[in-house]
Amino acid sequence: MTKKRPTIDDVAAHSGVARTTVSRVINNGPNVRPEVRARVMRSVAALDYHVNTQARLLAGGSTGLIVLIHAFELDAEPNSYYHSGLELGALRACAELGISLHTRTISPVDPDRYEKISELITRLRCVGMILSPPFSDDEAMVRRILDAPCPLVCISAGPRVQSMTASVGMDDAAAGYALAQHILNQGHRRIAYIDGPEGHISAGQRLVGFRRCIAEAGLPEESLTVERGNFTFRSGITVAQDVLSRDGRPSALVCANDDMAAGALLSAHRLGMNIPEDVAVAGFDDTPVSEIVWPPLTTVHQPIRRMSARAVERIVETLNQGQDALAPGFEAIAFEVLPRASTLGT
Amino acid sequence: MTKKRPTIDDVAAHSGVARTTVSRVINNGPNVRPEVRARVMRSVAALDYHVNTQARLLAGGSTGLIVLIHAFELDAEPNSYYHSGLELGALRACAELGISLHTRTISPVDPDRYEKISELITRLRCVGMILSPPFSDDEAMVRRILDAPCPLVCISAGPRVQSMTASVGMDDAAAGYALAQHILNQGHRRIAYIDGPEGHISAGQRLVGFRRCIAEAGLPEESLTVERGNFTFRSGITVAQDVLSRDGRPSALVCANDDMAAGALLSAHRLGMNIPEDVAVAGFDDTPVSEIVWPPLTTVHQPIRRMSARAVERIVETLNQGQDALAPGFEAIAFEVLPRASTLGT
DNA sequence: GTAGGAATTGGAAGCGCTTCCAATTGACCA
DNA sequence: TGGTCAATTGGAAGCGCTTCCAATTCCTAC
Repeated sequence: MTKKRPTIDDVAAHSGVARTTVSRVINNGPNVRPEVRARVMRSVAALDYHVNTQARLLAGGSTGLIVLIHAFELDAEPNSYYHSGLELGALRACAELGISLHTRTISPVDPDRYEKISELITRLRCVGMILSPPFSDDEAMVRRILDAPCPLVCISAGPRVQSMTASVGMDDAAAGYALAQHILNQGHRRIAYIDGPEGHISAGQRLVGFRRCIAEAGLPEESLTVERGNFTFRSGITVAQDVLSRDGRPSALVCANDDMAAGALLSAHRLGMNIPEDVAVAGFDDTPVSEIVWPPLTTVHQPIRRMSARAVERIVETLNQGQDALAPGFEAIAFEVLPRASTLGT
Repeated sequence: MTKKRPTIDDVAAHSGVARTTVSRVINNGPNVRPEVRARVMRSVAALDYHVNTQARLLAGGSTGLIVLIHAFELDAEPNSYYHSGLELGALRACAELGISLHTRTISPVDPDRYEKISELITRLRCVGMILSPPFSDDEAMVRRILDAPCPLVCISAGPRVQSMTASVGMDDAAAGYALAQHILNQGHRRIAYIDGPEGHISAGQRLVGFRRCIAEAGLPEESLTVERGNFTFRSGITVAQDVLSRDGRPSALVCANDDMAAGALLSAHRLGMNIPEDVAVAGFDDTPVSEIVWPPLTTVHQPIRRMSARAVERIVETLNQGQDALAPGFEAIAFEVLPRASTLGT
């Protein structure tokens, strides 16, 4: 019937060494002569051997469990797309690696949240943890996890946390810069920007990059007006309504996320404006809504799934190297500006 | 430190039987006296024992793998929301059960698709398979999988496939009926309906139910006009544009999915109509877009994640009972009509 | 040369579970 | 009462891997 998958013993026999040695090689352990290592690797390739993760975890006494922590916020950003995207990416990566993921939700205002985290770590005996915003900027939480100790990767961490543990994310400042470039290339010189909620790391960085590009282009300070929204569709509607109906209205309106940009589009329509002729609109994130509006929205693709997948991979890489903590450092995942009709015309 | 999790041997010791017997009990195997079974179960509860899935799969020689098959369609419905929802639901259920999921994409027009399926089954040695539309109505494909033999659950299967294997989904006809009821309750008597692509099972059933409700309400045939769209936002725009600008336009416009309804909303705005005063609009699915439009869209929540989660659970239940095929039969997952401002007014 | 220590390798004991097979028990019939 | 067969129970061998520990080999330094 179906040929059985080769086992570690098959590899051992094929390369004439003991099972132990093969184990050392595939876990890149020490104390193997380079030539033996090479020989074993050749056997692995020849037999198309893949370790059986189930057996590995069982023998190693590991749970092979990674926990992803999301913030549960009663009101705030309707970010289920963001969160499910992260979860899906992480889950796929785990499936690929043969390990498992548990997703937990904790309230960012729960006074017991630190206790809960600690309890989670000891009870679940997970091999690693992933924190999504806004927890990825909660120093006390990070400290707690690191002290457990438990390997930790943060998604879109703030600068302070970036120096404490590994983090992955999109380079928001660069994304802001790139989108500004696109807007300037379209000839706009009076630009309005609707920022996200105060203190939001990514939103802040996007604006920083956006500003820098405009400054570098030599445009005067007053070319850019910045308003504050809160990432919701409704805030996009009201803020844009306001911005677009005052004197000296901008020729381009950029929003810190797609939901607000969708709201801005609506307000522009209501004011009888044509897009992008009367006002160009752009957002960030590339959520599904950006294609289900009219005209299709220019935006910056944020690789949510890749981000969480990398987080999982980095934890596993670290573990495979026998380390029990990740080196601090930010890993940027490539973004992409997607110019669509809302800034391009027909 | 952390107390170790109890093993099967702990349970055996606690209830004074052999490990084998405990194994029989937890796998509800035959040949255990009721009193012994009860005693073991009591020990399981007392020790809070949970089987170690890794060990179970390893010993049982099973891959513990379920494969989810999606159709990859170059053009067609931009249904990534639907597909990721299914995947996420299935992935979560698998995580819960300690098994793994692989997602594969196959083209519905690939002439080799049947071969590929068979090869997948033998190579991956999966313990079960889940088919999403439109494969869930592809009799030949279903036959092929069943003959492998491989346990199979179909998502939103058509009537013929429903008699071949197990399927789960929303009762689309009932959903159509319920939405029609809501529309009629709002007093509408001239209704237009934008159907989905021809041959689409769910779309068809939604309309069937919708029609039935209207007929049962005793409304004349001509109260309902039906047009055909293809599920895309753009088709919603154009068809609605057409419907809303002709004589005797409807007071309510229902679309077979949210994307088309979003398009309809846009066309209504363009024509200077107020919603829902001039025309009420409703959709199906409760995708994220339904809340990121103005006004928020009345829709029917389709429990995508629950559907795939149930599919996974049913496969595992079947396996646990030692059977190797699922009994044919449709399992309906509860839907919910979500009345929002697009039909309710302010 | 040779002792001593480091670097390499192999042996063997499990990890927690299923399952084959043998042993025991019970029930039924002649 | 003895024999037969089915129902129940237990023993033990692995599943494919890691890891502790002992054995072997290879270099040094003296």
